[in-house]
Amino acid sequence: MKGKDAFVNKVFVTSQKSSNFAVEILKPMELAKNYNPSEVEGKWYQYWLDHKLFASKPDGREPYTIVIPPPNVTGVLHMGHMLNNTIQDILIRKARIDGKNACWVPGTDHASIATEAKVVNRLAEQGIKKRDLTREEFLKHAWAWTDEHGGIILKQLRHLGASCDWDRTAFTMDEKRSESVLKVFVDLYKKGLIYRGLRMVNWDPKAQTVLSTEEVIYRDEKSHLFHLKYYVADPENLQSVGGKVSIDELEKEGNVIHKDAKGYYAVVATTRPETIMGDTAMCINPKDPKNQWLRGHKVIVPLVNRVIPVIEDRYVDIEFGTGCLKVTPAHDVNDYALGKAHNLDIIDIFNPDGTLSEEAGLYVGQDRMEVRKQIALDLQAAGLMEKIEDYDNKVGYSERNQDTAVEPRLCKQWFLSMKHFADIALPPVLEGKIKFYPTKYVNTYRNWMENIQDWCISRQLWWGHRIPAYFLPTAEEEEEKYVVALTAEEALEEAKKIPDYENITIDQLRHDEDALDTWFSSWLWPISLFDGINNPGNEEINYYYPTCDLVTAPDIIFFWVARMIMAGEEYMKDVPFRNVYFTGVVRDKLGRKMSKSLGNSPDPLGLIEKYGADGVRMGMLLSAPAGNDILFDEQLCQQGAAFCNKIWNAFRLVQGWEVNDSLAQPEENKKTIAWMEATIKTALADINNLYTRYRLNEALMAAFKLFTDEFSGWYLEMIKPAYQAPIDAKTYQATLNFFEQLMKIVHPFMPFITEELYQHIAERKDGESIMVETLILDAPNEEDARILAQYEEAKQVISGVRAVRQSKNISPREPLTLEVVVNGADDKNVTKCPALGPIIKKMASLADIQYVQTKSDGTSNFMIGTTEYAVQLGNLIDTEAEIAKMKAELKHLQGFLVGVQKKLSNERFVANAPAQVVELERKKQSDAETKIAALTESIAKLKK
RNA sequence: GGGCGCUUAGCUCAGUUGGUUCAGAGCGUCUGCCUUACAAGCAGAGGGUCGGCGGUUCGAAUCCGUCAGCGCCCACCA
Repeated sequence: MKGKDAFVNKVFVTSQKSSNFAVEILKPMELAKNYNPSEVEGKWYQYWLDHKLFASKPDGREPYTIVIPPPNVTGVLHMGHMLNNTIQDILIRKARIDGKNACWVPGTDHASIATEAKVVNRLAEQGIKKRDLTREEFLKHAWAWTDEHGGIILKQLRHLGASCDWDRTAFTMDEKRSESVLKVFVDLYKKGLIYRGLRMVNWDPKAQTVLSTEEVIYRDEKSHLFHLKYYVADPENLQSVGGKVSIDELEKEGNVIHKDAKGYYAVVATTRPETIMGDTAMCINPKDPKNQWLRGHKVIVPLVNRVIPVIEDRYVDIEFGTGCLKVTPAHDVNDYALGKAHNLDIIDIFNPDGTLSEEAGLYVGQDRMEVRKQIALDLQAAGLMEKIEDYDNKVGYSERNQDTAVEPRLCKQWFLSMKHFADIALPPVLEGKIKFYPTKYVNTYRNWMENIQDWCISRQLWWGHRIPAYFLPTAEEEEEKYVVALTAEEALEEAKKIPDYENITIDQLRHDEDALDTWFSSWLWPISLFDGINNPGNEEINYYYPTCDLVTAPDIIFFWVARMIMAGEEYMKDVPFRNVYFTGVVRDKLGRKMSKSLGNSPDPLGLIEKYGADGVRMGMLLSAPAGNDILFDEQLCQQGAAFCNKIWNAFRLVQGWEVNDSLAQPEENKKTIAWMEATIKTALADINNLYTRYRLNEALMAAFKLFTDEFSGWYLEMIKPAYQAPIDAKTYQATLNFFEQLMKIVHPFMPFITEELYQHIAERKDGESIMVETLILDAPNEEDARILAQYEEAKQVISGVRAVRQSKNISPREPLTLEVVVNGADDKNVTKCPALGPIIKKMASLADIQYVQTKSDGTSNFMIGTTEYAVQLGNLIDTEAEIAKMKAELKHLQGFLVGVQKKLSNERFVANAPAQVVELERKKQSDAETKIAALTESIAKLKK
């Protein structure tokens, strides 16, 4: 059984057992005129799942592994995920077609801050406050929420066609991953790489947790620079400063002295007047001539009326404001450093939630942002405000709570020393063991590594991995004591070894309340997914690690990519992946970032419903050159859907042919099949090359053109039998084979339609799938190149005739006669090839091809190379127009010839350029001369 | 303030070490076709002094300098 019979049979077989499918498969002659994705996609996805076609187990094949960048467990699919996961799916499916053992591991991230915030919000809606709950009660709510909303995003990915090995689905807080995280914490602590320290950290007052420096994003903001009056506390001594000089003399020396009815004062410029309650000094630059008069004096903090010293430090920028800086050691990183250097008091005026504390003395309990507005008014009312200027500055916001300004705050946290990790993680990238696409991110990576800061890994959250540290009971003023261990029992053993704690009991140990930064679990992902931390050297980690490609967005290069490389080198002594493909940001077609507030982000599932998953995948990819931002335009999905329809209809054409086994295969079909073979081989080689360079959009475009132009536009039209005439069996079978190969080439991009048609092309057993078929072709050889060139020329002749028709308004079906002007022995012309002549006649609707020394009167002409072709038009010819057209071409050719001759008459060119290049110029010259001669002759003839 | 990248057709982008007949693709545009697979289609056409200026070279979209515009990353000027 072959050809069409196989097809008919297959469809009937399928339709009988398709009762569980949503679709009723149509009878062969009734294939719908248009492709309908919604009738096909769910069916095949279920088929793939039922037959476990996404599953991977270690075997003898080459592994190809991708670990998914785990989306937030309670997240919802957005366009960024669509792009990212489409790319991963393409790579995974391509690996399968190439015969590799492809494994794509899915999972989700617990996303501590974001998820905890969501849970807190939901509880608040129910009137429950987090602080009224115990840790256990809160976690119960959090898990309930996770179970309810978690993993929706993974289900959504199935609509896209994502071929993840779902049985491997992991969660950063599941048992194995949690165990891995704690083990790593303990290990790094024992190695001396984790420490606890009192530092100025970034505090998120809304989430009420500390953040890492990477989690703070700075935004430009229009704000104000407030100029405040700090009156001199001891004006009577002012004139004694720097010797016995008068105010006048001080001013002559360059001092800028402010005075009003209430006395002498310094002006301090600040963007944050609400922090004055924490001021413990004012600082000037010792070299600042404007402020010499303040040396050694004391000033009064406005409103607060605290007397503070004037200190001197070269840190202060003389040019900024008045050169006077207020110093608030508790609430600014630099001020903290100044405070340390000058032994200043530290007054913490904020509560953890960003309201003013008792320490502030004023505005107690009010929010810092409210206080800023109020204190400005109060200062003005009290005459303590010199002026207010507009000012652009940068304000740090929490990456997860983007409406909350981060507050610098002094507190004790856990840190990971990063120097060691930078040392092990930089070389693999610089040496190319890991390749970044695009390469520009190597610079970004290096820059960060070379200026790395220690990583604050503790978070004041409950949703996350609880830090395995246990505090020992200590006296009030005593330094804290703790042990780090996997369990309380182990901690107790450790604690008993400490002098004076031999008799400690487990109840006396206080487990650290804090959780670890989410990224402290994500950085183990490529290892922990294969249980490589808990169970080093197991079969899976040995087989799948290092993974092959990582596909992610560049904004998490530091959060995640860099740290995975660190963990990989530390725990596997090897890189976690070989290639990193950085996707761009998905923007709308106007270039704006997609966001909820702009409402410019389309609903991914809605798009899939509208255009089909294949159409959307193509739409995503068409707009996504590697590494560039994506200007997403829904219209591109339409193009994807149109391509599906094209494939569908090409198949409808082929399956509608009547096959006649006894019919001999025409010579031209045989040749055209050889051409198509060469074309596919060449295109696949090209496409494979594009894949290796991650030029996926170009690979798709190449596949698109291969199918649309070469296969549908040329090949099918060439072998297409006359209306209602049968086709010979050999040509039919070859065509089905091509179709199958083309479906395999297109499959990574468009999995659904290709599977649908693959199942129709020939009889398939239950469980067979295009997904697990391979396509490996030889590289094109010289013979292939020769036949491609031949067909290329034939296509040009056909197009030439068609162009003549178009310009003369002649119907495509009107039979015409083509003359080929041959010079004596020229019998190499394509039209003379026994196979190509008939094809050209068919494709260009020619009645005849004639070989002439001199063309007839009344023809419209064109040239391919140096050969002249003439289409007989009889009295349809417009002599004037024809002459004008040729004259224009002649003029252009003459100009071109002059250029070439100029080059060739340049001695330095002939002497210096490679022989090949000179030779080429000579050929250009002689070709141009030949063409000019032909044109001149034609024009002369027409003018007769 | 440092670092990186970009600027080629109306739009989005290719253009591998400078040289293969006056720079390519997709989309859009224009013209003609409802040709028995597809009008979500077919055929044909038009469209660019490669951001400006200067330099190196026999030869520059490609290399160098400079200016302009755009974008990204890093950084403690209140």
